[in-house]
Amino acid sequence: MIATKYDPSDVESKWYDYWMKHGFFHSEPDEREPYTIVIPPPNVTGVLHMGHMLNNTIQDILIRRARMMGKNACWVPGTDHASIATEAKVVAKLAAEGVKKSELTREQFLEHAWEWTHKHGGIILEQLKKLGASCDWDRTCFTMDEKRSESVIKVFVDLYNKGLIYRGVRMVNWDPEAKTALSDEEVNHKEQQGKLYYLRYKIVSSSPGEPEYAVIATTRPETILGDTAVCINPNDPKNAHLKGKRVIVPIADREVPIIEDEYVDIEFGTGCLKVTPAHDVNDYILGEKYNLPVLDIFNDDGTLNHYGLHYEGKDRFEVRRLIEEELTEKGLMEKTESYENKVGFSERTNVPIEPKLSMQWFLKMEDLAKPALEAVMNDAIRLIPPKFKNMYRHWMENVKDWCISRQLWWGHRIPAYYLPEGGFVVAETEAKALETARAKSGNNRLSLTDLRQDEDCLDTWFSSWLWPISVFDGINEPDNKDIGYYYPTNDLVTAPEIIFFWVARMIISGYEYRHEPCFRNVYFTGIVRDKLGRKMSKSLGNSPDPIELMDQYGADGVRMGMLLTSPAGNDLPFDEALCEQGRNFNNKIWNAFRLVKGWEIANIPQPDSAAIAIRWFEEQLSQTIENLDDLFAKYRISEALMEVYKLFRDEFSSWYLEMVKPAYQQPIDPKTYEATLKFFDALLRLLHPFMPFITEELWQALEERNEGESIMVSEMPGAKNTNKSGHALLDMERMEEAKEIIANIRTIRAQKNIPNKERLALQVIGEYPTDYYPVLLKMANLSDIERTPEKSDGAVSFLVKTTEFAVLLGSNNINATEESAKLKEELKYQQGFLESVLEKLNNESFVSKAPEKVIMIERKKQADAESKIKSLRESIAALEN
RNA sequence: GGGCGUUUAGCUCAGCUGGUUCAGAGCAUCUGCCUUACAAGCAGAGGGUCGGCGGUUCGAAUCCGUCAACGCCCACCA
Repeated sequence: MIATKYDPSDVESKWYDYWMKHGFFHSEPDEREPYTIVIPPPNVTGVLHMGHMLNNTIQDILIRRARMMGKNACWVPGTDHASIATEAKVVAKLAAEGVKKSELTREQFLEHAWEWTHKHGGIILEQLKKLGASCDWDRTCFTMDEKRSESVIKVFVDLYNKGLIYRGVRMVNWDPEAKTALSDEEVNHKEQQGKLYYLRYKIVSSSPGEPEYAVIATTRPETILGDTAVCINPNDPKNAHLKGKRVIVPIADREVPIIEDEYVDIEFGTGCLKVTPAHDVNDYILGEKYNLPVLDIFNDDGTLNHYGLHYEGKDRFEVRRLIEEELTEKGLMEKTESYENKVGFSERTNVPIEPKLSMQWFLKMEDLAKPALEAVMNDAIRLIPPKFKNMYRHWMENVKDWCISRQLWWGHRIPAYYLPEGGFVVAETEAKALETARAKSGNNRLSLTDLRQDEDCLDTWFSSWLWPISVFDGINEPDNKDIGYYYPTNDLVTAPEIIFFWVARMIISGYEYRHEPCFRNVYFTGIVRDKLGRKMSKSLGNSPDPIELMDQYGADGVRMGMLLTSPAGNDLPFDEALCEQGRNFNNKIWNAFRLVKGWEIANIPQPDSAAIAIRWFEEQLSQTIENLDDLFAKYRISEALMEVYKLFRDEFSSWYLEMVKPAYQQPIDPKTYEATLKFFDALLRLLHPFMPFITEELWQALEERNEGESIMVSEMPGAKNTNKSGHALLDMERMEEAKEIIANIRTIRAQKNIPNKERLALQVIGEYPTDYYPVLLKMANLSDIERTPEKSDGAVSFLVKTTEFAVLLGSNNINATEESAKLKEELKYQQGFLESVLEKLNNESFVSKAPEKVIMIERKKQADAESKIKSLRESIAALEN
């Protein structure tokens, strides 16, 4: 006897191994149509979180479905070196061991980093296997493996040669913790409760005895040590007296000019702005405009340097406090106000960003962005849901140059080599660099040791943006077979948070290097949130461990749980109850299987009810398949799952199986059995992309299978090609009607406390064809169906469509008053309904303006209501007799 | 400060170009059932003036305007 509950624990690994053994995940170019997905590469040392679960489940569903639809499906997995995150982890690990990064050479540090990567790398890929991900593991890539690194360097050199990469001093977002520049996208702005300080700058010309001051409002008093001017708006009458004056910067005791520029907001603070070109983007622009000196007062770690005077070596926030005290003591602090402003934080280290001037590498984006913008606007690349198009357009139209250098070691080192006499060359290899350098300097004696390679490495996204091309080695070998076959890829599944970091840039590189879109559709998942609506995160500790969830509910159960409430682009309020629902559904499938496989087959005639059931379910199945195709075409994946769920649970289990099920310990006829197996097989295939493990387990057990057969490479059932015959439609309609009649009888049973075992007689009053009698008899446990002109006394009646049915109960079972009250209520409703219909029909403008079809419908409503009212009246009269 | 989006049952969401698939689905709730596939189940039931107001129309959840709440993205106001 098979267990009554499905146990996924052994089943899952068994079939995953089987799939691997037979190479079902592996793809090679052939004559079939390709279907390609590249995985959004997770951080190499990361572990699986709920976001990955959602994201990869969706990818797996798409890829498995495509495979079963006859496409040559290829899902390329891989990992990302995640330079800042990984370097930070390695630094922390070394620190714990008492080793400072600054004590190591670049080579030594990288050795540690690789060691760390090899130790923790790939864990996440193993976890994906547990989820059932059918990736082509033979193609696993890493953004820092040999081919990918080569691609990155090649692209850098190419873009440099095209004049798109340049080096320059710019104000960048400086992360004092990671000690590197960040791109704008890596900075998150958050509201901060802070203070607005009003500082007094003594006016130089004022008399020492009665000093006059210019009062300046700032949120960052510690930066006064870098002030090189004070700025007012030339149109500001209240500060007009300051024009042309000079002031003394407190503490620094430096004399700086008062300049005038309309940039200054007259209304803000005192209308008087301190200018610190080294530490504020706007001030920097002012500084450039008026040729102000630039005093950088910070070290790379956010402590003050020698410009900080007696604060040298102290942290910026400590200095802020100390300066407030000092200025207060000196009487130079007019007042402070509480103030809320936005402060940028590092995406990676979460420390406040310091705007800092530094030499960085940039990529010019304006021209590159053009084809990429157009592609999305004209739907050559579709964003799903399309609401993201607006966001995308806005960003692309205002795209700024991309700061691509990072002051890190873990990453692709910038292939720029500095010459001893100044200047630099950019080349793919040291040999080429030397060659170019010799040519450039005219010095043939130049050797490699004379050249100094740039210390910086590239932004991680500078490798990920090539991912769809580089995984097929399309940068190094643009004409290779793989890239020709698999590219453009089909679907990308990712989170909206990285639309600019990654998606937009991939599209850009796709057009630059392949002159084609890199994918056709981008499916954006939402954020996985907890029940309180908070984003799931490690720091909050509100995220369940995906592995534990899978142990508890089975991978199939969790996959279903993730998907049940996640339309594209919507956040997913995760609830373990959903996994439970998934697990329960697994059980349902399991038990349906137990039923079917438990039947004895005997050479007996097929009951009419079974024949009807088969005819109906065939149509029902076909119709659901059509719906599914449509839903998948629209990427409404959770709705598609719901559709199969209902098909299996409601239509198949509750209706079809109950209709064909033989009585206890009775055999089943071969025709019905065969048909049922066929349906079961089709249902398993439809379910397979969503729940790969249980469907394989049952499919293998459904019939004799040969080694090497698998549901995952079987064909997805298609809808019947026949145009809807009247016959089939009629079956659907009849069945719906029968279901309603049966439900009514069941309701009466429930209300009257009649046990299911007790057979009842049904009367049909009026028109109802006999075809579905066998179904009614079986499903409602009827002893008889009788056609009568009038229903008997002691029968409870109900209406389906316009036909009245009655269940004979015997007079003691019936409460005439109760029954007639119920009918009267129904009568009242019908009368009201009729009235509203008549009102419409009597409205001349309705009749004259509404289309014929609508009027017909209203007339039909009228007729139906009238007939219902008539029969209700008769029933009430009979009861009250 | 700009732009976008959302608001439909207790919860999560469907409802395309206005009219019987117009008030729906799943979950949750309630009521019966241990009915020999499944109590992790079965059979039923209740529940919403479609965010507010105004307009267009014979007819509005659906179109227009406006207000409100929430969310997201972008932005250099110290």
